[in-house]
Amino acid sequence: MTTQRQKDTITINDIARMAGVSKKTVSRVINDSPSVQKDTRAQIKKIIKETGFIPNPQAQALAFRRSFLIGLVYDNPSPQYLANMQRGILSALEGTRYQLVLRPCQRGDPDYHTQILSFVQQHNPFGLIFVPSVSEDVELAEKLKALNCHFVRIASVDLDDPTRQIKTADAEGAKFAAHHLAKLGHTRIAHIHGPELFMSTRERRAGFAAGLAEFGIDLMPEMTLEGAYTYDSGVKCATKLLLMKDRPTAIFAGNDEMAMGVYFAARKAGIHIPEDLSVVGYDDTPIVSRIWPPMTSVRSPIRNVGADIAKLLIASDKTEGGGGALTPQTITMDLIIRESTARFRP
Amino acid sequence: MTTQRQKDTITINDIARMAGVSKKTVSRVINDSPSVQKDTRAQIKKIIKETGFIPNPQAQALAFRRSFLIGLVYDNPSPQYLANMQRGILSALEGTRYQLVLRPCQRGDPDYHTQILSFVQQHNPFGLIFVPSVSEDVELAEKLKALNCHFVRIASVDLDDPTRQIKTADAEGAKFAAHHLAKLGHTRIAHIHGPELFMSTRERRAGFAAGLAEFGIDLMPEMTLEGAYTYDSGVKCATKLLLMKDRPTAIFAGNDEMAMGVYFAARKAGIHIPEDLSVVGYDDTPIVSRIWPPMTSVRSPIRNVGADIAKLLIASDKTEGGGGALTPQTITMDLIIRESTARFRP
DNA sequence: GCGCCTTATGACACCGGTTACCATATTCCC
DNA sequence: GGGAATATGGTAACCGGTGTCATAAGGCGC
Repeated sequence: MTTQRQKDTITINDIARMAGVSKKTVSRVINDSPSVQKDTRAQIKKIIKETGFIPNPQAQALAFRRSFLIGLVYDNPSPQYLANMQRGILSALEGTRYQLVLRPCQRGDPDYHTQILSFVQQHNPFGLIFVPSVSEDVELAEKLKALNCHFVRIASVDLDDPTRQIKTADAEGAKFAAHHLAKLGHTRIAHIHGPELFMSTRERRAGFAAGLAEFGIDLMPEMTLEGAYTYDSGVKCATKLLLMKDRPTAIFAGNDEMAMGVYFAARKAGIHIPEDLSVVGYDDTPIVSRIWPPMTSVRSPIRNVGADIAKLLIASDKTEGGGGALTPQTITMDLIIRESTARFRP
Repeated sequence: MTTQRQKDTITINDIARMAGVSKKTVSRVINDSPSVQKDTRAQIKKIIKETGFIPNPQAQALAFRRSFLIGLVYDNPSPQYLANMQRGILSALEGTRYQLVLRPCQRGDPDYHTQILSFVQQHNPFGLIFVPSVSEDVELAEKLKALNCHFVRIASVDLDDPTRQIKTADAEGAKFAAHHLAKLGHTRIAHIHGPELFMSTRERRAGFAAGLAEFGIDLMPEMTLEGAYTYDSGVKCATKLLLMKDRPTAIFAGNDEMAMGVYFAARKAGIHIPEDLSVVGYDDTPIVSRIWPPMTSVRSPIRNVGADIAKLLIASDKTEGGGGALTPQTITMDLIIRESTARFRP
């Protein structure tokens, strides 16, 4: 008849008993409160380390009224983008006590605000990470502020609080693409961009137009078509462009998905890439280097952005709203030149 | 001097007061305990509905010693696979109180067991979902059982507890591929498979060999190469195969990534698909329909599997270990025939 | 009408931490 | 040396739910 008490988890009381102090003192040590004698603190820290004690997250969540969850809020990104983003964030979260939970949403769904807000109210996450295009929703941001919820955002433009965001230099990346095509001698250049709603769309288009303008080239309206950042929309827009009498000799797509659509449309129309048509994508997802011909694309280092944004969020933990030496960051783009672009031959 | 008490969240005490009962009774209603009078229960339910009260997950987690987190444990799947799996799971979790948290791991890392186990011990997730190849780790499963942790698995073979897994008919899918190639008249057929360690690898290879055997065709050892389920390994193996004196006229790759590698190697070698070489992939990731020529591939309905596996896990909630009418499930595969396979021409 | 079993309900301790407040020991100063 | 300021640690209440057990009320057989 042994007392079969499963002493599986070690609690703060155990630590207190071992150190010969009250649990409150242990709590003070855990939370770095002042007013604990130096050697007492050292002693307790030693015991904590030896026993491998970790405070119960649920209990802390209850008492603190905030959990160790970090919500990743995303709208409808490409699988590649999402996977890279997650990897980046997770790498930054490794070794911390934070957990990444997924919060997909449908921007446009009338109660998607409610869904996110109720997640926050119910689960009291430590913070949220917003990726484009939900990151651009100013109204939602305001509501979250009212709830006193930490959040950070990735966006291509400056939002209200630049210390709580990472800016991706989308315009700059598009400008690189423009320069590259202009230098190759192209002048009839088309652009398939994403939905007008997205700021990144407007940034990329503006950057592209500006880049062409530097070479005295106009981005003509009839050569500027709106897609939906999807493969099918890419096919559709490209088909339209390639059927024109004076069809473009180069197409810059707002993302790789649509650029893949351009490949397909060109193939169907019997137009060869890059001999008859140069194509540039955006994002440099792994797939574009595996197709034929390997595609020239603007690389946005998504994974690094993910790691950085997570670090930014975590950093607001210690300072607790104080916002220490956090400087606004901008992520630069590269143009990865492969074999889908070639010199213009009349 | 108003009492500025932020009465932002509504608690079980509020409900109890409104209903004129003790909070314990409310708790009983929430948890569907028996022994609550019918009209009392109805009354309380009505109040709960009206107020929109939702029990605090952290408090419940503390009292129940288990949270509402579901951990998705994965090794190193392709972005496509991961994204589809997540979507499937999330669709099943929508409307429930469960949250999906990501638990990537490195199978092979010496302390990856420890990492997962300590996650379980610290965060007391409701359960875990394992996808291949971690799902095949029998030792880990045993350790989790010792911890009394719910988990479900996706695997291509029967594991110890068939009611806690979804079986993907990998062998069957490979057999379809074999039949298709055999019917097209191919006889010199090669197979690039994944690492020997993975059960899915062995299943697919065995299924493929069996399928060929039905047509009196041998899968020859020198035509059976081991890749790593990566693009680069696909390129490498395919290059080797295509340089053979009697090179194969058809290649079945163990997944789409490697099949993409076959495309590249063929292109480099000046071999045309499908005229000179037929190629079949596995997974039917979206990308294979977007390349040229669109690839024939075995479709595994990953998203549905994700939804099903999540439902399976949630189902073990009510029954609380009892395991009611849960029947083992098998997911069947389809062969999606596109333009990368053609009749053998001598 | 009595005892017994079943059902419905509430009081209270508890999950594992936290904060608010108070009690003591130490130090400092005049 | 006495009194106040300060540093430190303890106690109790609390975060928002749950488990255990006791008790009150109702149904049934005798």
